[in-house]
Order: sequence, then structure tokens, then C-alpha cells
Amino acid sequence: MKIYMAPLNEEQLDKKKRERKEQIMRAALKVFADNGVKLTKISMIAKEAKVSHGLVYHYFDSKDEILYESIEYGMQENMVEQFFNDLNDSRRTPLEKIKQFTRFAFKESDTGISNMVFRIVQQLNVVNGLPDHIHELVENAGKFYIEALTPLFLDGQKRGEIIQGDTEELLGVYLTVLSSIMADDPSFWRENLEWKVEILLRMISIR
Amino acid sequence: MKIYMAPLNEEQLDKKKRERKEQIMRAALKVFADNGVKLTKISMIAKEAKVSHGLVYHYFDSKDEILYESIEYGMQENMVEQFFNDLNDSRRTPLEKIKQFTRFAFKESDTGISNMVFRIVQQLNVVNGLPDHIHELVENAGKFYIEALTPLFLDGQKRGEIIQGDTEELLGVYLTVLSSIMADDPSFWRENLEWKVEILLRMISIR
Amino acid sequence: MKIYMAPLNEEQLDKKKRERKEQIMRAALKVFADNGVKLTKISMIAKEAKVSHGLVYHYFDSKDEILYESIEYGMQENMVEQFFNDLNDSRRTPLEKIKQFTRFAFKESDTGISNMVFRIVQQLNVVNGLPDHIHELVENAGKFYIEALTPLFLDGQKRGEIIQGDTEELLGVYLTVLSSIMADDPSFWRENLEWKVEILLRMISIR
Amino acid sequence: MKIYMAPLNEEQLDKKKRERKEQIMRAALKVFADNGVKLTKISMIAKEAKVSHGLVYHYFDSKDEILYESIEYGMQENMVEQFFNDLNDSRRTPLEKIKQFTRFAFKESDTGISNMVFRIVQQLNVVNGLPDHIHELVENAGKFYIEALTPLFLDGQKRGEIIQGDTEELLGVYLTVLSSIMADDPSFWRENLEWKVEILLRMISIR
DNA sequence: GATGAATGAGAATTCATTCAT
DNA sequence: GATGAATGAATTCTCATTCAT
Repeated sequence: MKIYMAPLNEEQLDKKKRERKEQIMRAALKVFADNGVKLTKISMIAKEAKVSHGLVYHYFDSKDEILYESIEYGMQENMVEQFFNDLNDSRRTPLEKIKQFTRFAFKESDTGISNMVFRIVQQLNVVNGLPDHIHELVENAGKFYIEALTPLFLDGQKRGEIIQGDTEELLGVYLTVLSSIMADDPSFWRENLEWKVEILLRMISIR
Repeated sequence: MKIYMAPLNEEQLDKKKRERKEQIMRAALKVFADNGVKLTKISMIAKEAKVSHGLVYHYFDSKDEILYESIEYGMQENMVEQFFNDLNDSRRTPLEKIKQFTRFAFKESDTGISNMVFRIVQQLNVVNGLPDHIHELVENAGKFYIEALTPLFLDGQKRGEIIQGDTEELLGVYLTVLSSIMADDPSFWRENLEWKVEILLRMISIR
Repeated sequence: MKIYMAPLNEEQLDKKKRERKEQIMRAALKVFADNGVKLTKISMIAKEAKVSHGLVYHYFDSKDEILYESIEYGMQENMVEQFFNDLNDSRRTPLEKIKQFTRFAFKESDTGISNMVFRIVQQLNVVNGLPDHIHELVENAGKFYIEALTPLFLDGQKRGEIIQGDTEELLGVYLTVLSSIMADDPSFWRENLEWKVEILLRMISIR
Repeated sequence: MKIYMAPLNEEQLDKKKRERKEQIMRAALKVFADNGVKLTKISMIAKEAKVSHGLVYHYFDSKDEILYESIEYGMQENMVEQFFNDLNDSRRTPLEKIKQFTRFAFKESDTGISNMVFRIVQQLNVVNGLPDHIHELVENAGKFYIEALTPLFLDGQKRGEIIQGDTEELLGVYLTVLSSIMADDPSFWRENLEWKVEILLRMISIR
């Protein structure tokens, strides 16, 4: 299920090439997420991907393009959509599902690109002067999370699990908190994760 | 009241000079807080202070020293301590006091240096590779907030206003959330501030 | 007499600064003229001007801006207009005046920026992908020469000194030849100049 | 007829291989002639030759070698000598022959490598810092044209078709003009070619 | 042979820092 | 003290050249 953007993996990219690009994009996502886009140097991406900086430019035209394609790739490849689908199938309550999402946001995994995209996208939401196409991509990716979570919040409010109030605004606060704290120090949050997730959920849950 | 660091030998600085330095340090705090330390350029500080960048170097030896002295100055001069003192005098409940602190953390004020220091310090808490003396200063400043807030949390827990659990860890989560979200986009939080503060407090409060 | 562009020397540029800029622009004109714009490296300009490359960027934002301002400066400062004015005052025949212009085109002088501009402008006339504002400037500068010489050619044709035929096209050929040969190796043309100028003039003159 | 340089040991190159090399050299000559040697990128040659850039390096060791061998090839293969032979056989007057040569210099043809070599060689005549062996080759190639044209000029002077004066110098001027203007914008000269050739010839002809 | 992946030296540009006035 | 001129190290990006497949 590809949602917002043209498919990346054109058939003409043979497997090898695609894997190389993905290797670089995964490295880029990690470094962008950890250091912020502006502070990320090409050399850091190259180092993380264990290739020369020249090779990065063999596959991408510019830093902006690395960013763009990496986010695109992250949205395609990652399991976010799958995750939400699974979530919606399950018989958990809305609040349980939001907890599940919160957990997932912090989860680190090498293939688990998903939350890196989330972090990058949230960082970029605040930045001015982005090239238009990137801005649009970021906006779309942001909307994706909002659209996926809004029904859960609405349902939770109807069932009395979640506090009343403007749903959109409430979700906005929750997402902003999530993305901000992930940006800062993900490792902090992974310690004692369950308990911290409970604390965060208290912001919106009725007890 | 100087807390953690060597005195600024201000006696030998004549008034004029001290005022100049302060003008620059106030500008630096603002720009550091808004843009992050690494992304702050000397020219931005100079512009904010309405002086030439050359003059900045007349008073400070390096960017690191600007940072160091500015934090130091912010801790000295600012009203944080006064604030906490007032808070402790008052007859509010601990939770009320924490709410007051939370409000304060977001408040913008040109003279109000206090929360800029808080923001900078929290940003730096996460950064690697800081010069030792800065790292130490940041750590001390961080501790200051912890030490000031711990009694409030303890008291709140005793009174049953605040949820049980490891106090230190609970405070840690709360401070981390606060500092992270301030780093990202202070203006977002200033809209509809009271309501957002309520939401944040729900993390720790018992209702 | 400023013709095509806004004045450069705003009063607020103090003398020192203006002189420095001019020093760099003169160097740039020389290097651009000798090596072509694309092959000119900032370091070459810096070296010719005997300054660091950093200083070049203190005065100019980019290579394109150096080019733009240098041409602008060359058109302002140089003696081209004065030259044409003098020429038109004089009692020479049109052909004599064209000979005078031809001589002038080859003349080298350190202050004599004029023919460097001529060369650069003619080089750029052929290049694609120039930024718009530069393209416009180049076009205007090119037109200047055409407009200044057209009356001489017309008059010469009327008087029977210059061969008949489409004046514009004839002038086009003459200017193209002049600029091309100056681009290649000015020093060659300076040897035995008078004789070579005679040869060139034979293209258009009736004997 | 090979003139200036060591044989290309073509006997041991099988036909296929030689054809491949020639394909690349023809492409190189075209691209060098159109863009100048320094501004020509290997990728441009590869693209023109419709091969990968890797293959270019399979047949040549370096850009310099491509240049060297291509000029060499152009001098060998092309029809210049044949052309001059034909010219000398014919019963035209010397001036007619020079006109013929001038026309030829501008003529574009995909197989017609001859004038590309002429252009490249003339461009390089002016460049400093060429590797020695290339410099020598360029010099020899230049001499070839001079040697071929000198008799025509001498004869023309004797017959009173061409103006008097130092023959060598007169030829030098004529060749310099030709090569310079070809370097700049060949397409300009192809429009209305005959008329422009007439104009150029006026430089040396007696009417 | 043929491709294009991979490397690294070099060029434009930014910015902390020093220095002359 | 105050300005901004001047420098050079670091960063993004280009391209000749080498190498694995």
C-alpha cells in the first residue's frame, strides 16, 4: 500500500542498485532523525552507510534529494501503514491502540525506519524555508499520522476513555509531545518504556 | 546569589563594560534558545544585540565562552531562584506550584532570561562532545531545577495530589517532556497555554 | 553617464571599501576575460587581486554576483562611453573612427577595463543557461556597442567608405570577429597592431 | 598517410576494437571542438559515443590520452590532406583555393572530422600548461596547415590576387582569425556562409 | 569487452576567529 | 572601545579515474 507518492522502486533499478540506495537512505534516516536535518553532514550519512561521500552523490543529486527520497522511502517501506491496519483490525479499545502506537513510536530497530520518519517529519514541520516539494511531502506525511489517529481519538472520546475537548487540538498536543521527546533523546524513553508510556497516556486518558 | 560557578569578577568590570556584556549575553541566550547552540551563528547574536560581531569577540574569546558565560549569567541574574523562593513562600498546593512553573517555562519575555536558560540547558543535556567545563555547567544547572522541584513532587505525592512512584524518575520524565517540547516550537505552546498546561499536568496529577 | 544599470557607488560605501571591491572586480574582469567565465575559479580571482578567497566572499555573495557586478562596474567605470563621445566629436571619417575603436579594443591597460568587458560580454553572448539578470545585463552591454557603432557604419556606407549590404549583419560580423580574436590571444594582436588593424578593416572598407 | 606521429599499431588491433576506438575518438573530437577541452567531461564523450564512461577508460588511459589520440586520429584519418591534394590539383586560382579552404573550415559534418581537429588545435594553441607530448602534437598539427597554405598565399601574392607583405605573418593573421571565430560560435558562421566567407577573404584579397 | 559502482581530489561557499584601523 | 576587513578550516557538490562484476 503506497499512499502519498510515486513508487520508488521502478523495475529498472536492479536489485543491487536498489539495495545500495536503501542502505544509504536508511543511514540517512537514522542520521537525520538523530541530528536534525540541518546539522546532518553528508559525511555523516556516508559514514553511517559505510560508503564514500562520492557514492552518496552517485545515487542522489543533493542533500535535499536524499532527504526527500528517504522520507518517501520511509513512508513506503516502513510498517506504519501495516501497523495501523493491524491495529484497526484488532479488538483493542481505542486507548489500547493509542498506547500501542506510542510504544511503537519509541521502538528502535534497524529495519524499523518508521519512527525515524515520524521524528524527521515532526522536526521539519517547524522549519521554514524548506524547498516546496519537501514541504509538501512533510505535510502529507504529517497528515497521514493525523488521519490515522483521529478516528481512534474520536472513538475514545465517545466511549469515555479519552478526555473531552477539541479532538484535533488534543491529538495535536499529543503528537507534538511525542515527536519532540523522540527528537531529543530516544534512548531515555526506551528505559522503563512501559511505565513512561503510561505516564504519557495519562495526558489524554480518563481514569 | 551565585550558585554553581566561580564569580564573574564583576567588581573590576566597570559598569559600562558589564552592561555591554550583559547586552550581548541576553541576546545570546535568546538566539541560542531559539535556534539551538550549533545552529546559532555569531552574526545572529551580534545582530540581536545590535553590535558588530567584532565587538562580541572583544568581550568573549569564543563561541563556547559566550555560551558558558551566558548560561552562568542566566543562572545568576535570572529570576529562577527568586521565582522558586516566591513559589515556596506561597500558600499554593504543590501541584499549583508545579503548574506555575510549567506556565513559566513557556512564557516568553525579553528580559525574562530564565526559561531561555532552561531551554538551552535541556537542549545541551542531550548533546555529546561538549567541552568539559560547559558540560559540567549544564549538569549543574540541570540539577538546580531538579533540586528545586523535587520537594514539590515529594510533597505532592505525600498529599495524594501526584501519582505515586519513583519521585526522581517521575520528575525526570516531566522535565524531559517540558524541555523537549520547548525546544521544538515554543510558539505552538503559547497558543491556548492554560489548556495545554492542564493537559501536561495530567501526566502526574491524580484526579 | 551611466547607461544601463543602477549606480554602484552608493555614498554609503566608504572610499576604502569601494576601492577594495574595485580591486577585486578589476581582477575578476581580467581573469574572466582571459580564461572564460566557467573556467575561472574564485581562487584565481583572489590570487589576481592578492586577497584571500574568503575576502572575495566578504564583498560578493557568489561567483555569479562577482560576474554581474564586475560587468556593471566595467560598463560604468570604463572609458567606453567617453571614448565614443570623443570619437563622435572628432572630425575623422567614419572609417577612421572604426579603426580607432578597433585599436582600442586591443589596447591593454590595467585601468583599461573596457575591452575586458567587451570580451566577456561577447563570450557570454554565446553561452546558454545564464541566470536571467546576467543574461539581460550581457544583452544590454552588447547592444550598447551595436548602437554606438551602427551610425558609423551607416555613415560610412553612405559616404562610400564601407561596403554595401545589410548594415546590421555587416556590423555583426565585424564585432564577432573582433570579440573572438580578442578572446583567444590578445597578445598576438598587440604585436604589430597597426598593420593587423589595417588587415581587419579591409573586411569592410572599400579601397 | 600518417604525418607527425608514431603509428597506432593498428595491425594488432582487431577490426572490432579499432572501430570502437574510432567511434569514441570521433565523439571526442566533436565534443572537444564544441565545448573546449577543459570543459569537456568524460561523460559527455561517452554519451556522444553512446557507450558507458567505463568503456572509454577501457580504451584510453586518461582524458589527455583521449585528446592526444583523437587529434592524431583526426590528422590521420581525415580528409585534410586529401583535400589539399585535390585543391592543388585543381585549376582554381590560389584565392579560389583559399576560399574553398575557408568554406571547408566552417562546414559541419558528422564524419567530417577535419575541421574539428582544426578547431581543437587552434584552441589549444593558446592554452598554457599542456602536457609536453600534446603541446608538440598541437604545434605540429598547426604547422601542417601553415605548410599547406603557405604556397597558396605565395602564389596569390605573386599573381597579385593577394596583398603584399610578410607572407607568414599574413597567413598567421588569417588562420588566427579563422580559428578564433570558429571557436566561438560555429553556427553563426554557417548562416549566410558564402557572404561571410567573402567578407573574410577581403582581408587578404586585392580587388 | 562492457557496465556502472566506488573513490577521492578539488571547487564554491559558509562562518568562527583574528587583526588593523 | 568598536567596527568590519581578512583569513582559513570545514562543508556541499563535481568529476576524473579505478575496480568489481
